[in-house]
Order: sequence, then structure tokens, then C-alpha cells
Amino acid sequence: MNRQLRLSSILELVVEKGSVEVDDASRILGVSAATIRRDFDVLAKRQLLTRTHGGAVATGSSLGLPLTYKVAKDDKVKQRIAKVAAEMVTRHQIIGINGGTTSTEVARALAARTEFAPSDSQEHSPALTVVTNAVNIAAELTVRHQIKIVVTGGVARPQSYELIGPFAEEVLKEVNIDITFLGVNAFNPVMGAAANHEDEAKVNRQMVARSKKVVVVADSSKFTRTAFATICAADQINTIITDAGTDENMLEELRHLGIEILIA
Amino acid sequence: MNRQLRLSSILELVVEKGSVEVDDASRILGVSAATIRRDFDVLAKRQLLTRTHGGAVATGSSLGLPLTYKVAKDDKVKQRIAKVAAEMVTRHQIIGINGGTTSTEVARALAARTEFAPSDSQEHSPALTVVTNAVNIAAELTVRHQIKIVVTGGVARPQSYELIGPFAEEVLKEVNIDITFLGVNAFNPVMGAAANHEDEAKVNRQMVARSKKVVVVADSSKFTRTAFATICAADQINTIITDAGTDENMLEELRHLGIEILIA
DNA sequence: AGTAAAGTGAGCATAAACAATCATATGCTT
DNA sequence: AAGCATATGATTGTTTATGCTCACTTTACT
Repeated sequence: MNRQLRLSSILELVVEKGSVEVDDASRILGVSAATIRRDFDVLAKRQLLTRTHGGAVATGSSLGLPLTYKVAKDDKVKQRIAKVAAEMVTRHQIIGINGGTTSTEVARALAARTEFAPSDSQEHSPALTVVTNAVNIAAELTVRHQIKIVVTGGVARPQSYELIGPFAEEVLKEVNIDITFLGVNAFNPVMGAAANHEDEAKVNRQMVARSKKVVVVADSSKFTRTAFATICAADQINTIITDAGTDENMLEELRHLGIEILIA
Repeated sequence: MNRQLRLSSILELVVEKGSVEVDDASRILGVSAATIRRDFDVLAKRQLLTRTHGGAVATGSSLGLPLTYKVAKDDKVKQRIAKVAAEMVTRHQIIGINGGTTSTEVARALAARTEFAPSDSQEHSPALTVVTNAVNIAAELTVRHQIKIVVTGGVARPQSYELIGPFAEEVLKEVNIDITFLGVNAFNPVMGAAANHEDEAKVNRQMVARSKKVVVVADSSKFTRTAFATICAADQINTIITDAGTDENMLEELRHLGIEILIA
């Protein structure tokens, strides 16, 4: 029984019955109470359940998001990249996030920033504002009360959960973003940042245009790939967060363009 | 029985009957009176109920309870209502759906309509277009390729997953809907359809205004409840789908207003 | 008003649950 | 294969939840 499986099982239990006790979960899943508590903490941090003494109860998210969103498969590389990204953010900033698996990890990492948790003294302004055109990210973050979620409208693309089209662009025209974390399908110095679909690229381009700072989050595989539609040129990007597998010549070239490179 | 669960149960009791006594709660929940008092104090501090000598009464704010506290015991009823709703829909229509548990069931029932499945003959226009301001519904339906999902933009309300605010209204101004399935917090001939939050009501009102036909989906409990913000008057509603538990006099009154009543 | 009954809050004791720490084991990366 | 990071379980001292008792207050009834 690996951990991800256990986390899913716990969520199933808690969604089904409304609550689970540490002892019961421990017995059912065949691990010690200490482990169950740690699991509960992890899930509570993601606000997928609420801790109680002796157990845990379902949160509002029991409204029925498919479990597949909640317990994603563990991509260590993307999570490390996402963690570095989340650490760039400070309280009260406006954050833009587009769609895709890496972006989703960034959203989760942001939600896990405990210092953004709701303070006892009922603070009125949200700790963070997230603007996104990805419905899966919106749905996941909506239960986090400390984050204000602004969703661009638009037509949903099943492949990426991104909202595209004129509605999305109209809304984006009216917002001003501090930092956009941009997930891409491909990136290199010549073609810049690129996506697989032209409408996606267009909305993403708009988001970039509305941001003071643009951070590309991309694992090393993205630098050897190409994608159909360009989002924006490389020199529009301020920072790239990637992993150690990226070719050093490529990175050097990017640094020459004035792009800050962070290795997660 | 852990504490959170007990708190929810107490709230349910108090909302349902208007008030609860310490002794009764103690007996029903199987804990000492001292514990019930402490629970009451916690809930009173959160303004979810008001303490009295010997018990507690509901406050206004307990009427607008977050979904977290509501137990999905009406599932079967809501599913039957949703099924009837989904059967009203024909191919190529534009459907509007707002947020809430009943509306979510309608969305699921629509997705289950197999005759909308992608045909072998590569059809270009989608079998169905769904316009929604609920991110949970959008996220759930996005994976169904036969349905085109249009999401209004806006700011997400954690309690209901609904998008609200000017962005949502702007987008809704530009769409034309055939049938809107409207989930409500309360409904009666005098106040019409009502929601717990004024911004939600406003967006829902807009959705109603853009629809040729409006169908309220509401289990019988909604007809004895009140809610803060009116969405629209009763005579703007074409059809109501509810369950058998609704008072016949009420239904007769609604029929007199020209509203079609369907019992699921 | 006076009195009885019920309800209340405070303090205390107990048992359960907890966080923190450590040691071991497991599994990944190089 | 070695080394590092992560996961797990056990142990410990601390915290929390609960029920009980008791002195006091509010309500209800004469």
C-alpha cells in the first residue's frame, strides 16, 4: 500500500461517510495511527478534509469533484518546480496561472503555503488573488477560503481544462496581474513559449500581456520539444523555473536574453 | 462521534426545528449536557445560533449555511428531479445551469444522456452547449467531449462554487440560452426564486433574463424556506420540477400563475 | 415576593489524541 | 553498490475533549 493510494482511500472514506476516525482508518488501511495522522495533515493542508481530534471530516469540496483531480500522480520534478514557484509569491499579490499539469502543481503549492492560511483575526482582504483560465485549478482552489479565485470565462478545452475564446480575452483585458506562472508545451530561445492549440496560445498571450512579471514553469523535456502555436517571444519572459536536466548551452543562451534561470 | 460532526448535527437540528434544548441534544447525540453547552457556545460565537436558557435557537445566518454543514440526504430526491430535468433537453440546445447541489445533479444527469454521445459520423457542432457559472459543474462536464462548456467568468464563492461579480454578468450579456435550470435556496409565489447571497442572485437573474425558458429545480423543502436575495419573481418561471412532498395548496397557487408543475 | 426546579459556568480529573523526536526501513538516484 | 531522501512506527511529554461536581443564576410556579 503506497501513500498515494492510501490518501485516495482516506478521501473515499471521508467523502462516503462524512468523517473518519484515526483508529478506524488505521485499522482499515493497516498502518499506524501516526501515519494516518500525517496523512490527515497532508489532506487537511490541501483542504480536502478538515482535521478533528480523533479523526477528520469532509469539507465543502465533497460537493463532488472527481477524486482524480485531488490525488494526482506524484510527479516529483513538477512538484519541486512548483514549490520554487510558490515561494516567489508574497501576501496580497495577484497571481495568474494558466492550464496544464505543471501549472496545476503550482496552484497546489500555493494552496499549501501555510502562511496564507486564514488567521483567527478575521482578515477581510484575501491573502492571495489567483486569476486562472483553468477550470480544474479553479475548482480545486475554490475551497481555500484564504484565496480569492478569479476565473476567466470562456469555452472549456477538454484536453487541458483551459478556458479559451473571446470571453476569456475580454475578462483578461480588465485585470492586472503581478506574476503569471506560465505552463507551456514547449520553449526555446527562437520560438519562445508555445502551446499546442492556437486559441490557448492566444489567451495565454493575453495573460502574459497583463502581467508585470512572467515566470515560465517547465521541466527539462519542454526545451527539446516543439509546439504548434507561439504564446510569446522568449524575451517577454522574466524567469524560468526548470529542473537539472536542461542542456547548459540552452540555459546560457537564455541567460543572455536576460532571463533568470532557477533550477528546482 | 467526533466534535465537528456533532456541531454539524446540532446545526441541522436547530435549523430544522428552529430551536433545540440542551437535554434533547444531549440525549440525541449521546454526550453530556456540559459538552452540548460547550458546543452551543462555540456555535454561538460563530453566530450560527443564539443561546437561550436550556437550549439554542436558529439565527438568520444559520439559514445561509455553507454547504459544508448541509448533509446530502436528499440525494435520491434530487437525482429524480435532475433526471426529469435532463429529459426536457433535446439535441443542439443551449442549456444554462447555475450552482448548487440540485443543479449539479442536473448537470450529471445531462452528461448521462447517452444519446448525446459523439456519433461516428464526425459531427462538428456539439450535441449540447452548457453555459454555467459553477466551477464544479464546469470541471465535471469538461471531460465530456460531446458537450461544449461555456463558463462565465467571475469570482468563485466557496460556499456554492458559483462565479459571481461583474465578469460573470458581462459574459452572460453575450449569450442566448434555450433553457435554464435554476437551482434555488428558496421559492414561493410571493417572493419568487431566492438565493442566499445577493451577488449570486444577481448573476442568476441575468441568466434567467437571457433564457427563453426557465425551469426551477427544487425539492419540497425549498418551498417552506426563505432566503435573503430574490433572483426573480415567480411569474418569470415557466416550469418547476419538485418532489411529492410539496404542499398541494402551494402548487395550486403556482399553477394559477401559469407555471407548469412536474413531480419527479 | 418566595421558593423550588432547572440551567449554568468553573474547576478538576481522566482518558484519549496529539506533535515532536528518533530509529529503522524502504526506495530512489547516481 | 553507495548514498541520500523519504516513509513509517515507536516513544515521550503535552494538549484537548469530556464528564463530573459544586456553587451560583435564571426561570417558573405558587
